[in-house]
Amino acid sequence: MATIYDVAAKAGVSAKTVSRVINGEPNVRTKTLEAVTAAIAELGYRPSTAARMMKSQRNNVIGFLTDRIVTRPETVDIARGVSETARELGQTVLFMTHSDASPPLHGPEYNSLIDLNVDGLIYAAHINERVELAQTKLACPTVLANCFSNDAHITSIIPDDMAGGFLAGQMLIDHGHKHVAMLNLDEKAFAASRRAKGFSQAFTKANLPKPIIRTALDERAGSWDEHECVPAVLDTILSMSPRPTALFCGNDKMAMVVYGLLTERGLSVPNDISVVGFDDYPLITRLLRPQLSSVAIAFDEIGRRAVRELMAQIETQAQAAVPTTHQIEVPGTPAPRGSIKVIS
Amino acid sequence: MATIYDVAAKAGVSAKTVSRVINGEPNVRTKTLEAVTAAIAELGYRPSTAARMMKSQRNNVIGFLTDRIVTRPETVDIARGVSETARELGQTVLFMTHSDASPPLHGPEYNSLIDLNVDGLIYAAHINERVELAQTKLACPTVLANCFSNDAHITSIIPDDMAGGFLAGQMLIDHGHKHVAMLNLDEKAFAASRRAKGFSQAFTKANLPKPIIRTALDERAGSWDEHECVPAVLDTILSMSPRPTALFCGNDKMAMVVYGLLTERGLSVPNDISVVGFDDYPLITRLLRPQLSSVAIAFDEIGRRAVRELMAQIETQAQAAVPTTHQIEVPGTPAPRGSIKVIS
DNA sequence: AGCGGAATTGACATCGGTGTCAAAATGTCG
DNA sequence: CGACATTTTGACACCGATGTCAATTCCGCT
Repeated sequence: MATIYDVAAKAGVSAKTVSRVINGEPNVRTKTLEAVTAAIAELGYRPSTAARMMKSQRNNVIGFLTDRIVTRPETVDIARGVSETARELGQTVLFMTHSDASPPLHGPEYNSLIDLNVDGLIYAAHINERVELAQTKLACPTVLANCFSNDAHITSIIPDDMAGGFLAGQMLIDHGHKHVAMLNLDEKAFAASRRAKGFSQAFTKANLPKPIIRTALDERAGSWDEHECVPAVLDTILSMSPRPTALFCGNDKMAMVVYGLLTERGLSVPNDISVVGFDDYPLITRLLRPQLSSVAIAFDEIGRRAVRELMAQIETQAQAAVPTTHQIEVPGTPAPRGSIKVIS
Repeated sequence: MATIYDVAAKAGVSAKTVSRVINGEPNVRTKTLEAVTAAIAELGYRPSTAARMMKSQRNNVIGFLTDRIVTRPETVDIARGVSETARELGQTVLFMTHSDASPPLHGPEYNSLIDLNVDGLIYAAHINERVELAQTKLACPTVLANCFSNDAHITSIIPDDMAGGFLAGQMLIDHGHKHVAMLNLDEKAFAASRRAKGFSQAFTKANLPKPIIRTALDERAGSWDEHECVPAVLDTILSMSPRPTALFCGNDKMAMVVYGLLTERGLSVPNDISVVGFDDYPLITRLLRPQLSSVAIAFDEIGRRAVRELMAQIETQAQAAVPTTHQIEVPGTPAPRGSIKVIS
């Protein structure tokens, strides 16, 4: 691999002058610039990042740590946003999955990243929950994505689940629904309770009766058994009189199961009952028939913001300023589709 | 950040001795070792990777480049396998998504990775297809995952779609099905044609009539419109007499759409007709009712293999030996579930 | 104690860039 | 043309680690 000295020799100038050209510094005569540029092209020269890093003390590398379950669309989308934005900002991303044996910002993976001198770190969780940080002082600037911390000093970017729930409610209200129900996930989960709260608020604000909200599935219990938990709760709700005209499901997966159950019970969506999901997993919302209405959270945007916040933090840290602390909420977008019937 | 010199000063030894301790070199007196270790701990010293890289020319870093669509479960699983195996082998992974403006192993992302002195590179595609490599000589050892190349010198790890199709057929045969049909993806796509071929072979081998195979969806045309393309082909098949007892769908997404269409047509799975998918996306296979039978491809295993092959290649390259070339096929696993009826 | 050989240790150069600062080249103007 | 300002250039040190090789220390043994 050609070095800066090879280029300098070939162009008949000093290494420093080559350095000037590479970095676009002013005060280089046009003729010199051309000679150097030609030499660079001819030798296929690329500056060594290692050597650059050594001087600048900056790596332009940020670490991205996710909890074990990267298969989740949430973390994948965050990763995509991080990856793309990092590229735009000239940063490189070091990905690492965190084994769940150790607390969020500990463990061997965390140390690997620190060892590799990342300038900063993004920790993304697959579920919007509070994470407990054991240590007070972190080894490098850190931003949390899709989770937040008890420590007020740490910036976090989270989805606005409450606003999302509100949007779901608003979608139904806009279609004329007045008497609706929600099949919620575990109420103790932060995200679930916020979605329910927002959903409820939409109706309060519209001077409509509060929706019926029931916990149908405890996702945190670890079982994916929508099929076991949902039917009983669904039947309870369906047997109410008057029967709700719409069901808001805590997430798309549950909505998908509900579709099947409704069909079994001889009810059709949306003629007999409307359904709304949450998350907007394309695999589900677009393939179900009728297509499922949902609320999309822009997880890639969460990733993008996380990178931008992190970079800002890295900059200010370099200037020894106190970083401003935030908890940024990224709003969702309603995606109304065929699963909602208009009620007049 | 403390440097090796700080540690040396504190321990009252030379920098070189500290270097010896860090790298576990022999011939360091116990007492010296203890002093140095203590100093390292006290100062919280971590060697600078930048400086190390500069000398060693080896980073223990491998690059992972995927085509733009990382949202696909395939690439995500590959990424997971890569990430985990790399960790086991003491390597770090640099992830990067490839914009599809440029050919597979070109473009700014590729160059970034090379610039960062990755020891080797894994390129993963979201669909098992041939990739055209513009340049003959690659900048570093490279392994392809879920795609292969016209260039015989490049190792690639791909799913065995033909064997997978065979397994799907075998599952049906094992359940007593003799007269079946396949709704295939675009025949021109490599993976699709292989799946169909394997499927067909299973019946030939069992001395059964060849299955009916129809192209129902051209995924490469870009449209996700299963709803537009599938119904007509499905109806053609359903109206045949005798009606096939089972349908093998080219992937799970199509199978999911087929479920809906069958319900609309008053046919129940599996009593009226059995259905098998391909890919085993948990979001689909586990949530549908009855659960969808499918064929799982161990994409994480593809990632694992890719890392191992790459490391082997990096090693042999260091010894200036000619790397052996492979095309490794990873088999699938049948996942029979409630969607297949036993025919006696 | 004195000696030889092995075990430890350190001085110094080096990797490939960039910052500093002084030297050299160029330009301007009376 | 000469004095002086300004632009352009290069010599050199340095970033933080490690390889080389020579210097030093240690050890057992006569």
